[in-house]
Amino acid sequence: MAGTVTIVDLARELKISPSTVSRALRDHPAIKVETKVLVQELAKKLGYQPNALALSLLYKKTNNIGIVVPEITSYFFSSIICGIQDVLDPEGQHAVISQSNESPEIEKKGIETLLSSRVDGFLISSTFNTQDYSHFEKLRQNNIPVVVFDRDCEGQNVSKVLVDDYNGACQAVEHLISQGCKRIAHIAGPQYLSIAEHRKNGYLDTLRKHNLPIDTDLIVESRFFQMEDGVEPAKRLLGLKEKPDGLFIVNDGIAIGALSVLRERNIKVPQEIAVIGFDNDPFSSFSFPSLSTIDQPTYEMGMLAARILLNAINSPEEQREIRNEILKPELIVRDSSRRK
Amino acid sequence: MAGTVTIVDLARELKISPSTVSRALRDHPAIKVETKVLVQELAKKLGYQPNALALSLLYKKTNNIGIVVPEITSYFFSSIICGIQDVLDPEGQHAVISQSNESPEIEKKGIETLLSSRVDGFLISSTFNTQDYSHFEKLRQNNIPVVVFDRDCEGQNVSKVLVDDYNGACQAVEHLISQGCKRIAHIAGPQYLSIAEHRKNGYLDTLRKHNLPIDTDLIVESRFFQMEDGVEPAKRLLGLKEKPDGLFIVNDGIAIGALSVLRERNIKVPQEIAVIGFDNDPFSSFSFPSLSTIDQPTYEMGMLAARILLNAINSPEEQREIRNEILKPELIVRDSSRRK
DNA sequence: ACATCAATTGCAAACCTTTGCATTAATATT
DNA sequence: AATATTAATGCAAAGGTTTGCAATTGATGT
Repeated sequence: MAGTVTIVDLARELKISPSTVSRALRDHPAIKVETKVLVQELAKKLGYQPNALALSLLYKKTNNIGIVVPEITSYFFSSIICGIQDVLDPEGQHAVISQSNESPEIEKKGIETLLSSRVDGFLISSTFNTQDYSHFEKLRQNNIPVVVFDRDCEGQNVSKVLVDDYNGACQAVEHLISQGCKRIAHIAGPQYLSIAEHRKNGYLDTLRKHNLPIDTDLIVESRFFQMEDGVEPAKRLLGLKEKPDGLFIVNDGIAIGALSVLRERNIKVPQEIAVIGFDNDPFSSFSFPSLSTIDQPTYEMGMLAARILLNAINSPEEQREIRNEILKPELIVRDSSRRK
Repeated sequence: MAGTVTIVDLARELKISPSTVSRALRDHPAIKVETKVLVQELAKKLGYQPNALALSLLYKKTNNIGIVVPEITSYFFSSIICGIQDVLDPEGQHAVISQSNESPEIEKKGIETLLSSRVDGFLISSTFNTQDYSHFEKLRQNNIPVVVFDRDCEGQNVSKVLVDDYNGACQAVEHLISQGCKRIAHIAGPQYLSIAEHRKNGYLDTLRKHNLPIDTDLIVESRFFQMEDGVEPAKRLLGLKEKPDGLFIVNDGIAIGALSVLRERNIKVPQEIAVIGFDNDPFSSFSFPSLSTIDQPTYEMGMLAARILLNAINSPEEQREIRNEILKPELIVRDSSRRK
């Protein structure tokens, strides 16, 4: 391991006590200037590095933060992580990342091993299958600060940083309606996942608001959130007798998959079907046609979640407040839906 | 912090010594069976969790691995990290991730803070600007195992897991030639980056091999590796009097940007210009037209690098061997280059 | 009844650092 | 010269765990 030279080594070399060395290094006023200089020079010469482990043990603080996400390969989560890291780094905190791959068991186990490795706090975005939150209970018992982001875990009394998915969906559907769409389909995400449910509700309510009929044939659920998961649902919608003229898709990945089907079948986008996604993934502006979407402030979400967590960690337990932040998404209009 | 109940608590409760508790928990043969049962039951009841910090201090081993990458938002690096984690997790090792954002200073600082937080080893993919490897020197001095992946750091005597970029480029250009291209352009990456250089060399050598002229006008360097970085180079190439009929692009991201320019100018791909990228990013099979590319075994690269590192960590210092692995990339033909 | 032995358990040091309190040495005060 | 004061340093405990060695206990053998 690194930094084999310890305070005791310095002390022995200078024939003084370790406590004096410690104080000299931390510039304690009770230490004679000459001693300080002596110690600090030797420390530099020998490349002394304080043993973070010993400090962690002493202060009961590891400066490690556990990040639990479904996956890191999507731009969505990786950019959240960027936001988190950009807050953690300057504070000398380290990001320890655990992926659940959308498996509740792996998520649970990941949290447990992070817990036993003594992280100071957790930033969690749950699996969309997670129903049982007993592992959260354990964190509360141990008084470990937790901030949940993006994916809500209902009923859990923890700080949350979420995006107003309902509102985003409303914006998306309003936009399609404004472009003249009368028969708007929706490729929805797995419905046990709250964000997917909220987006669907936004879709439904906006149709209702405009007195458009709700046709359950026009709502198709996707398996996951990858591009290939858009293919089947798109084919299903195109197989309908009465085709849709607008399509709101739960995320950009699936939308890209769906677009490929529309292209294949020579359906003109946006003339025949106007399409809008959700997430503002980088590739959405380079797809063909470029994809209208709802931008989520992922980077900001990561930063905010991290700030709230650090705040909780640095506050005495009794005065930690539960915070509940909802960020606003933003409509981005591109070629896939622009008819005018 | 978690697990407030310690071995000493158990000992006090049972009126025995901490050492006995410790041994009972680890099933030491010298401990009476009844004592073991007593201890283990109480431990379970009170939810005892060994303090990983104390163990780390004792064994000089944190079970943390430092991962240093330029960025995590690209599929390329994030899928490497997946491979790494899938090896680390079962071994009870944790991934601590540091991003350099292609800045050598941040990289250096990241390595230093990871070092002082006592990670057991490093998995590093350097910034493409990194020239000064003095921070590597420090790791060697401290006898910390390092495995470098994807991006070579020439001259450094460390284990490496790289991809045969030269070979991949040769495959790509051979393929374009086989499709009848005579005038093949190359959008290259920043040339101080070894992988970009190797890919360019593969391009050049393959042209030479087939007695095709080398025209420096046909070689344009991109700024970074993002989609938008493909726009300028593509425009430059299309501005030439004699346009290329084939285009080999240093990575898929840039290729997507370039494709958008070709589309805009109504250039038929692959008929007028056949295009091939590099990386096999997931969106490349959903772009329009779908993008031919060179697949890199990113997940495998991550796994292999992690395995080599764990191996080194678990070996006595004197018998750690330097390993040098070169993985083979694979040609994937899609619509952007398929003429026959 | 005494020595020997095995079976259990406990002590203390080690890993490294910080910090309240005690100690020492040196100076200032009367 | 004796006492009070200040400056500088050291001691020891604490944080949680492991482990070599010593100590205790009870039993066995003669």
